[in-house]
Amino acid sequence: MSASIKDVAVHAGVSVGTVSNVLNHPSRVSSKTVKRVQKSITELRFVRNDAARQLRAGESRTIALLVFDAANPFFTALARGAEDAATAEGYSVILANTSESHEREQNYLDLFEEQRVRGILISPYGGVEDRLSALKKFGIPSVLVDRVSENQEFSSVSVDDHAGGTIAMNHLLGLGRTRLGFVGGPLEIPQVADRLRGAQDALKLSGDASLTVFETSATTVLEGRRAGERIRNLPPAERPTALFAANDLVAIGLLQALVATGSLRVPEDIAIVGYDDIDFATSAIVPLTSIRQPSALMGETALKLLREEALDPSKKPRRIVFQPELVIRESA
Amino acid sequence: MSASIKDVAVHAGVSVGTVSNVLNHPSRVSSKTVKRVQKSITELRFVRNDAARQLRAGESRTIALLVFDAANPFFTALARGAEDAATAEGYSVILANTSESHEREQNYLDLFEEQRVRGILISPYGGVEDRLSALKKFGIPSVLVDRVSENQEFSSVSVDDHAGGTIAMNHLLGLGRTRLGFVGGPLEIPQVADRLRGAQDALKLSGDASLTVFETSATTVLEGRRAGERIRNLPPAERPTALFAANDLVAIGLLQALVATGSLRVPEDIAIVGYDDIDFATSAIVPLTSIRQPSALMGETALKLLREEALDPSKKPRRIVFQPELVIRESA
DNA sequence: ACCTAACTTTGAAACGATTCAATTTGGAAT
DNA sequence: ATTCCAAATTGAATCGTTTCAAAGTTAGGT
Repeated sequence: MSASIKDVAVHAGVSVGTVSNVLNHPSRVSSKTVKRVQKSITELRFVRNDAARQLRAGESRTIALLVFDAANPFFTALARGAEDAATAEGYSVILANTSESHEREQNYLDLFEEQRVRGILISPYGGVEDRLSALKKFGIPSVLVDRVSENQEFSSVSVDDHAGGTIAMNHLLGLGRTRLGFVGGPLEIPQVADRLRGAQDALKLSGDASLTVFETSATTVLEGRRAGERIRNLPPAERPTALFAANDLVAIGLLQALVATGSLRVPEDIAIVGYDDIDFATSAIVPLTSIRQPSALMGETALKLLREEALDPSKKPRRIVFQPELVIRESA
Repeated sequence: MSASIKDVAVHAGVSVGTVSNVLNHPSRVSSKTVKRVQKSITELRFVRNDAARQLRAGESRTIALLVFDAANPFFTALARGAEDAATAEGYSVILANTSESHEREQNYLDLFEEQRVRGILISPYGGVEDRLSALKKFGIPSVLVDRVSENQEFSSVSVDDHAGGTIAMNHLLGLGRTRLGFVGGPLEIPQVADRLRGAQDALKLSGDASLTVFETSATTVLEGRRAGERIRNLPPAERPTALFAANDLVAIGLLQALVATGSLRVPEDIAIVGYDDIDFATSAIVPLTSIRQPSALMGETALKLLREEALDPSKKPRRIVFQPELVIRESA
């Protein structure tokens, strides 16, 4: 169906080795021959077979990025950063979406292993370090994104979520609110747990404020809206006067349930702080106060770490932690 | 570094052919042997080498989805639909982002060709039909997404953008607005052009209304905001009283520039209709009236068409057109 | 003319799977 | 015990590259 390197060799009147050299090490070939071979390549519409190349060369030029919610603008921004950095180095990134499912996460890791990808950038959903550890022995390095390695075995690029939680909470406390709520989940997700802990620790230092946790089953707009409905229906005396959402999607869901229905005013009745500072935060129904993370930079950095690791597998893992930043708008 | 099928064969005391059969046609192998081989597979941690498999078998199980703006929630929803359908059929989808660049679009097509992907789902940015046509001859089918084929050569899944434009415009005209504006671009993007044409055609049928086009260089929040600033600075007598945005991202940008600054009221001073009905439309600063497209269903359908095409390359291309739907909220 | 060193080119081996014609095995039927 | 057939197993050939030792070519110095 398609021309092989052999066909090109015959057409150009050289050996297959020479054609391969034209493709991979043109300096080893006389310029006259290079031209002739290239002419044959275009005439026969030859396209390198990546499978064969990878089989023989033993290494692929593809990097996998596995995130648990590709619809979250935070991750698309991060992906963009990683992609740009990869392109610059001659790699290509394929993006896969776990959709908050352990099974899919495992399936994709299987696939990447079979494909012998050059490395994996992963924002883990489940406990995958054992699996990644096996992959590493197998020759496939990983870098954790938006999360640190539990056992220090992997390089990681993350944001200090504990600090982020503390900043958010201090801001709300600074507004004089004392009946506080945290909305997000599942709490097994470390990012969520850390943000909550940061919030709780901030609370301890301040006098008499209380924090109720409204756990959700996912950090999505829909789940945020559901939680918002629960909160809206609480008796006013029990209802929190300030909410810290695990991310902006949840915060937007809260806004939908609380404000769009006209039942409560934000920030007057309830102040809300989100997390991630996605593009849509500015244009939310009430512009969202949020905790900013340098998403694109994180993706870029993760890719750099992965490349280091790929070059020298014995390299000690590095842990890079960015600091989050409070962006004040109108919701709190 | 890793065990091959040969190592497994030796370990289990069978031939490589048998191991391959255990992997691909277990029914041909006695159950006793299957068990023994599987034991060896786990013990040696054997993982199939996809490159070798693909080289010999000649076909991959990967489908590529190429979109020009992966950050647009419309495309992530579409991707989700395609992914689910693919997983159900044992394929995996890799997602690549053109980032509104002709060069990247070409580069990714090159990559997919080298990788001999099973098929391509593409929402084209530039003129790529010639290229796709070559790929088809080469054995790689494509399905156009959110756009129809100019020369009927490819199957496509799209929405009637012309009708969408007409619906949007009729709604604005129905509100009694006569100084209308269209915001979006570049106009070379067929989706944008069709929506505009639909709007213009609606206008013709109505009496004395005018439509000004505010072209942008991309359909993003940022470009929408820039356009909004231009519009805000127009003398009130020239300023449109209703805007139709090429998509919701642009509409959200407009809201940022017009409302968030407090300079104008939506819909009182300017009514706005968006396009796509993304999740964030509900929770925009003014909940957005928009034209809904069945994004996930489109992805799912596109994948089905692709599979048909892959099974029978001589099949006549099918063109599936969904009808858009007006969702009225507060912005118009 | 001859030797050397540098540059080019060659072609067979290898990568790890799948395929398939050929061979072996195990039972059932005689 | 012999024959036969289906089921199970074998192993060499193959896919399209890259690699690399070996062979061939060229040009410069004597």
